Amino acid sequence: MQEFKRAIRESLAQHSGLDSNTIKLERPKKAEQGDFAFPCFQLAKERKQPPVAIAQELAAKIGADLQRVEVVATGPFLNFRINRSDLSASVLKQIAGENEGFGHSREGAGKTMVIDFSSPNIAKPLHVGHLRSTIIGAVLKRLHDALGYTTVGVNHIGDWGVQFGKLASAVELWGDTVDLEGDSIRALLALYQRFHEEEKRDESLAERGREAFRELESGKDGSVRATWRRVTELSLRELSKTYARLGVSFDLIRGESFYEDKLEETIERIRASGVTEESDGALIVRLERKGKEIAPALLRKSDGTTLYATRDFAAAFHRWDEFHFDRCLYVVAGNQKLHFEQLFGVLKRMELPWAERAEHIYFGMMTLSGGLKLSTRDGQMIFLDELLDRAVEEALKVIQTSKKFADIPNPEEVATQIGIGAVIFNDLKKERIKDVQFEWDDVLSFEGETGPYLQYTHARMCGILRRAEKEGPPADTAPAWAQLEDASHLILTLGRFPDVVRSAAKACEPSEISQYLLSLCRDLNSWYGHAEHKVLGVDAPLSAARLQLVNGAKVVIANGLRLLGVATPEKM
RNA sequence: GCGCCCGUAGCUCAGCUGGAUAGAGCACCGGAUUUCUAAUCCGGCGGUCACAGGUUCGAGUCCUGUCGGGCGUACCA
Repeated sequence: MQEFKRAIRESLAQHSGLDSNTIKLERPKKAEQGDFAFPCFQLAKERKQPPVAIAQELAAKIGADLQRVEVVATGPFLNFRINRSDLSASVLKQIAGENEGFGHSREGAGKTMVIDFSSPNIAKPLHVGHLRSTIIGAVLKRLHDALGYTTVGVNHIGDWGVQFGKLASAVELWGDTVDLEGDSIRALLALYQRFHEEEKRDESLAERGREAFRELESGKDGSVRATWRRVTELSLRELSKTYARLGVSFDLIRGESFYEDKLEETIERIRASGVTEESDGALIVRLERKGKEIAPALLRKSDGTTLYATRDFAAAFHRWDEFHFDRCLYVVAGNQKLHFEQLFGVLKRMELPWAERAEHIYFGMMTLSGGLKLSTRDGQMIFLDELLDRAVEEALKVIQTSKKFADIPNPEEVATQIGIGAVIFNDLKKERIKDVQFEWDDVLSFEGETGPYLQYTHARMCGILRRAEKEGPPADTAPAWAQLEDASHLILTLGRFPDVVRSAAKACEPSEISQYLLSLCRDLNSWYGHAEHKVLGVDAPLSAARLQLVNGAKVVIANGLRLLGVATPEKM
């Protein structure tokens, strides 16, 4: 399909005087209008001629150039329609040839993307709020992998700070009262909460916590460090189970603690650039936005200790030194915008050439229905594992009540794919900056605009292809490409997939893929729902052509879902 | 107070770097299954694109202001 677009652009450029690279071919609102459109208003202004006249003039000239494309002037618009047979053959042959690779490219070859995502705290359970960074980050990584980038997925674990002194103390005090080895995270959470409770009554506990963290920071390899190490290991073990369920993996799991011995040099590096100053005893960097001063970045507190931001600076420098990235994405909620503005603001004030390469990819907040915030503190929490369990359970119920239950050899496995797919897709459906309200009904709904809807459509295509092996036309039947005219809108959509992948990656917007897949499946189901569009049991060349369409759709849905991290069962 | 983000159908959302008659899902009502999977499809209902100005040949999309909601506002992470 690209070859037709290129030809249209070149001819258009030649006859209009525009640069072929800047010509934007739009998609007409209505399919009947054509495959691509070019509005002539801009040209009309430059040439001081009516757009309708320009459209007519160009239509005649371009029409003479292009044999396989019909060019029609509709008012001020120039509409292009690729010859149906050529369109079908071009798109569907390409998909069949490239298969899993359709949508992939090498355009990012040689470029490195560092993607920081998920980044939970040790010793706290993942709740539904953590889903967003994890899921979105994982999609961004897969998207860039598909485009040939070298990607480095980093999990910047929160494993440092006074709270870990408290936790270590709690483990030392009451560790034997809970099941640390078995249900680690829940046990740690209970200990942490107990510490908070008792701290209110017993002031010595707070001091004990601070003292423990001081020992930790001192680097002394004593009992506190041993406890901290144990807590870290237990937590990571639990976390990795949840990541495995979500199909998410990292290239680098590196806690904040990793930067502990690099904080002094980090502060020195910033101080040496001359941007720092003392204020109320603290070391800060003043920053402004559009000429107005904003909250400064803090490098060191007035008591001499460092803070979270200091470790983020250390991480940024270290990442640059290690990877020399082309882009470094921080997939973190939007409520941290100021923090990243400060982080990047300092890099810019230091005039580091790579400062512009770091980006905060932010997303909306997750709230519970009724506007309640998710937080460990007030107990408003839905554990991620529980959510996944429940989604799988619900999926299993649907499978068991279905008529085709008997045809599914592995219902538990399929229920897992569907339940978890539903949860993931639900998180990727909307534009990422929008806030999401958590509703059980929405997450567990398997009808309408959902992951299972896409999976189901995919499974049906698989079903046809399976059956075609037995009942279909002979393998060497030449497809009657010209007879796919009633599906040309669908074919055009399939041909657009590589553009969608590229655009979603560029904008770091997974919802471009999800929305594309929804609209593709809607069109596909609609086409397929017509009795006259039978794939099998029709004239062999027509059947062969429709099978190519079914295969193309199956491949694109599968490739799209794979990018999103949603499984693609062949039967459901 | 100040800053950032959001505001499209009863609800949840699409609407491509401004372009042709603003589209889906849910809910509600009515249809389709001896059929290549009904987790589907078809039809109906439903809109002053928050409001007011402005820029433009053209604004849901850009600018300004107002209202409403969310988030954030240096020694937490």
